[in-house]
Amino acid sequence: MNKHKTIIVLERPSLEEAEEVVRRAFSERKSLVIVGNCWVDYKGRASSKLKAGERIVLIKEDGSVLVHRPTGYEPVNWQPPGCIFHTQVRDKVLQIRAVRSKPLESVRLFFDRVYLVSLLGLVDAGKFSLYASEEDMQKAVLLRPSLIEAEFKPISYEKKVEPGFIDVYGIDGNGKFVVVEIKRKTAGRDAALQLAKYVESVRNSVNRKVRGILAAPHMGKGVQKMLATLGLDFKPLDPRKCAEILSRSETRKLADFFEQDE
Amino acid sequence: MNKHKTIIVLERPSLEEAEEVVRRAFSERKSLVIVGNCWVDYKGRASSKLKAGERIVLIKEDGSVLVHRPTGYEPVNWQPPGCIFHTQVRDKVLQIRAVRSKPLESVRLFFDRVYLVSLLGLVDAGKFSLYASEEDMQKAVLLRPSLIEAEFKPISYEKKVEPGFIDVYGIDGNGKFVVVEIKRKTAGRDAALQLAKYVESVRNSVNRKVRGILAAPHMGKGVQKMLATLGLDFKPLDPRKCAEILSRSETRKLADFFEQDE
DNA sequence: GAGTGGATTTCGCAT
DNA sequence: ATGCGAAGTCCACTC
Repeated sequence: MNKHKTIIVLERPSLEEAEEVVRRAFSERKSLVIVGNCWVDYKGRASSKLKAGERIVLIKEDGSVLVHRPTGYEPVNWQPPGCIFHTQVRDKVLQIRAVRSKPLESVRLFFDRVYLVSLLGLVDAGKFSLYASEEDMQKAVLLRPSLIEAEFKPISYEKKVEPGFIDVYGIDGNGKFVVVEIKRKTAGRDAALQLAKYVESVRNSVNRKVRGILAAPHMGKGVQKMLATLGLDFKPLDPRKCAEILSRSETRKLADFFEQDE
Repeated sequence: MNKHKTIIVLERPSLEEAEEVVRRAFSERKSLVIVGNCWVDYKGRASSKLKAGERIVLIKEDGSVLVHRPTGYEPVNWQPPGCIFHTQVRDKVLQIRAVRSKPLESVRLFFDRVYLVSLLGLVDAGKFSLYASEEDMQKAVLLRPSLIEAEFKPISYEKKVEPGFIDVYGIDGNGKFVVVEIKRKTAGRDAALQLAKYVESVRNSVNRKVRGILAAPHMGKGVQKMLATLGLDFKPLDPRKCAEILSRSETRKLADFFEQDE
């Protein structure tokens, strides 16, 4: 099964040998890794020229292209999925052209030396799950205010006050205003202090009781005592649960909420 | 020279063999391509888990990491440059951990099968240039006059006056004539002086207020002061944005697009 | 299909 | 170092 996996690896192939592998990858919709000395022309939304150098090129089975230099996170040239390819060897240069429409763009690769070419029939069904970031947790709270407290009703989010932006601003079951500060991980004393500043700022501008709630997975050292001193509350908030809520929620509801608040 | 280039390619190595290559790549600061069945954990600004599947992993000499699935432009997991690596084989699993600080983030790769591992000492000094020509920028301004100013209306381009040709000539929201001088890169004092001459020339031939606008990505040293003295304006103009505008417009011709390499 | 907003955005340039 | 804006951003989702 796996020992019969379709893999071709050629080290220092001739350009013609490399071309054959490249053609086969295109016709069989397989992935491709090419390492060699190349230069690249791009025309489309903008234009670019990349002079010769040794790079790693990925061409994926969905028709995406990535030209990677030996440094940097981003590809120096690329093409998003859905490209149509054309390849040929001419004048001792292996040319690969990847064209997509909408927008009409073309990337041309020119290899005069290929160090490695590999055709790979990869199977990848592994699920990817991203846990909540702080922003995600904020959305989760807006979607399900009971995460903070029963009867809690959000009024706004990212509300501007003098010291900065309040993550979530709302009102509790007793009609008191509530300032919620969300932390994705353990909330430290700085978070408590920041919350205190927001609360103070709101108190100075409204004629009503104002509470402050720090919502985070955990409290850091000494935070509990600090909150008690400042008269603030803490609410445990599980990022995974937030992620779950977000993934389960219909995006419609979220959009509606945001629109209504704007 | 190049025939002695440092390249190691192992097809279906044992995990121990793969680990040795990986270690060597780290110690020698070389690039690395690993293809195999793997799963990935990420913790940092957010958290993620990627279940097992066959992927292509790039680890570059600057300490960046890219985990690519067989489809999609973007890496499913990654780490920007500057990582510190640690690797080991334990329980028949090759582990690679890439950690960076600021922000503190960690990506852990687990391979139970390696189809291909390659160590690559790549040399890439080829210059990359992205451009929109001055002509393109001029077309873009004609296509979208608001690039210069709201209410700006072009009347003509390459208009002949005594000192030369005016890039774009038009009229602003207040009925004043406008002379636009476009530069593809940083505009120097010479550009400002040239613009001043054009403006003066136009003033001598029309009975109306005439403004001068220098449009370029940036101003060179002392240009701002010079413009102020001459009573001219500056408008930042992004070549890339111009190129984008052009490519989105339908004025571009296919023949132009598929034009052979110069 | 076009438009809008988010991203583990990354990257570069300004302060 | 930090912060702001751009990107051939890409990508997912709404209209």
